[in-house]
Amino acid sequence: MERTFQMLLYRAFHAQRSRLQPCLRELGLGPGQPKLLSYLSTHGPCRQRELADYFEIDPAAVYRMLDALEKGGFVSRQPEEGSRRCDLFSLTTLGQAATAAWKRRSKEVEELALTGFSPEERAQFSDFLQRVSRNLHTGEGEPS
Amino acid sequence: MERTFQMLLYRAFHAQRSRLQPCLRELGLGPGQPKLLSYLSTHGPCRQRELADYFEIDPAAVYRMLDALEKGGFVSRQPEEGSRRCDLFSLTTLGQAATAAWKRRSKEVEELALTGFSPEERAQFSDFLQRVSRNLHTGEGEPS
DNA sequence: GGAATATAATTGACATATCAACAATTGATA
DNA sequence: TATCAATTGTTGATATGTCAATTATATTCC
Repeated sequence: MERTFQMLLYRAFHAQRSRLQPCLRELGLGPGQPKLLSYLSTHGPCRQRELADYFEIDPAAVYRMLDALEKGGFVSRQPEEGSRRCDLFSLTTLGQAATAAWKRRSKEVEELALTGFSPEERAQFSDFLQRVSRNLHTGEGEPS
Repeated sequence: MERTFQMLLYRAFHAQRSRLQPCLRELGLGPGQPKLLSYLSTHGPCRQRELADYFEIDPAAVYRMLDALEKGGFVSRQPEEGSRRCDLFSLTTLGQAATAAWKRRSKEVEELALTGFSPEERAQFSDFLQRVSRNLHTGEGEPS
């Protein structure tokens, strides 16, 4: 089982996650929260649903993370015009700072991960990963 | 943030995970359990510690998963010769069957994921993933 | 041998993912 | 318009990962 593609992907992902773990504590963030902050930083105020759709995670998970982020002062919610059931979430100043710090650190870890990769290899690697994601999404039914 | 290497890796990993999810329910397994079964199927009886080291996960997680697997009848524990604090875990017949089914399905999903990849591309992709894991492990200290 | 140290397993608390069920609001249709 | 259906958010249960602390056993050193 050691060399299956599944296992290799798991190992790379897991190694990267472990690398970024210390940064989470420094920033006072949970492991799943940075991606929400990053999204909010580039896509402006949005609903919970939008985040759940974009990251393909359960709305319940988004709900709890946003709740924690709001308690921590990283995001704020404001009522949405013409909707009484949805709020819009945005980054606070603290949230923006945390996002910036996170992105900085992510870049460092990315550089470490890709040490020794030529620009062509990096491009090809990105292409591979995107093709895999596409393949897994497009074959919507059972895998033959 | 969409095109960072971190995000691409996350997406590919997440997509694969989601693809394999239905199989978990059919088999009555939790999401982290198949890897333990696979390891046991090829490396024979072993301690909890060995599993935790191999997969680089917390021993506490291994403990709970093995506990669940034992309750489910997938693994059995037997006392180890000359050690009163460690038990050895092995696959039961049910565990072997579940492992075989899991591996079959994993292979299908792997093929789906790598649809359109030439043999050379597959080899290169594996190489990339392994280099990333190595890079992230060898730079043990802070990333520069 | 006995004390200090190290190792393995266990347990508790928390975060985040899953699914299921429910509530409230919005939209669509008869 | 009034009812039914769909959407959004919320909450509970469970699994698995994190870290911290504890217990029991092995090992090392004096």
